[in-house]
Amino acid sequence: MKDIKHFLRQNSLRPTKQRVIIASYLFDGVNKHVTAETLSNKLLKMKAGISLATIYNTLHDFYEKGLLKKLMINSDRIYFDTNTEHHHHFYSKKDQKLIDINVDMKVSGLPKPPKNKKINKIEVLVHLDN
Amino acid sequence: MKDIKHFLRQNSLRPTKQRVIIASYLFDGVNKHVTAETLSNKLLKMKAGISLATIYNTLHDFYEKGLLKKLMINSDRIYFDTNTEHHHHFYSKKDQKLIDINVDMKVSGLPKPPKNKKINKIEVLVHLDN
DNA sequence: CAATACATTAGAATCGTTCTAAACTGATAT
DNA sequence: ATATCAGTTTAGAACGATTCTAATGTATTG
Repeated sequence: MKDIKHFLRQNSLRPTKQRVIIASYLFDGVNKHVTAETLSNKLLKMKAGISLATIYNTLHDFYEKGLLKKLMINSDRIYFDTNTEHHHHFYSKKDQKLIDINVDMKVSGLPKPPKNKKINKIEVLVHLDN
Repeated sequence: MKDIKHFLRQNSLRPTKQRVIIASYLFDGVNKHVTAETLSNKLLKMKAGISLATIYNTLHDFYEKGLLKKLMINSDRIYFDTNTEHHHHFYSKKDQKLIDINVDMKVSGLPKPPKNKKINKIEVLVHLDN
């Protein structure tokens, strides 16, 4: 509790009631993949009614501070990942579920990037049966 | 022209005026990445005013028949790819541009998929500087 | 060439997300 | 403590991509 406030302050984020609740859920030590909607539902279950606008604001604030990663998985909605380390994912479209791949993977045979462009990062998405 | 109508019929698609125009643009031999909006703009420039609803319908019809691939690149809009072979991409967020990677790449070090799941396909997205 | 099943269309509806502007609250200085 | 003020929350409006609706049009079949 004290440490979450401290954690937010360390990241130049005022520890408001709402941000403390959201941060303590997101950063409880278990990596998560959330959308605004799934987070809102989870918070409702925890009896913390936080407006959708605040949820969007907070996810973006955390993202801006590098506390969350944005995932481009699906054109329907934006996914945020609490694991900001470079890593890859399994994705099950059927279950709309993401699973972290935390082992080291290598991609070989990569061609040269186009002129004047540098490779920033390589993202591997492993699609599971439908 | 004759062959495009034939091509559409072969794919159980009635060769309407609009579908012929869109197909002859999309499948002219040069692979393309389009969104409903970029396709609409291109068609307007070609003086072919086709309603947005038809563009969406047609893209989805072509997708259903396996003539287009859907790319999950970005949560803002849906990208369709005329290259339906298994391949990978460079992506420049800054330019909002995709570039095909047609060489063979290998991903090594992949962990086992979760129980009862099979790997369907592996997609590699190479992000270019910002 | 009539019948009909399928397509196209404008505009309305939908849905995720962002914006607005008014009310609120944490930090700071007094 | 308290007033001040910048930063935050919120409901609801607005937005933009996409889908739906239902009326009109057209390719196919007999």
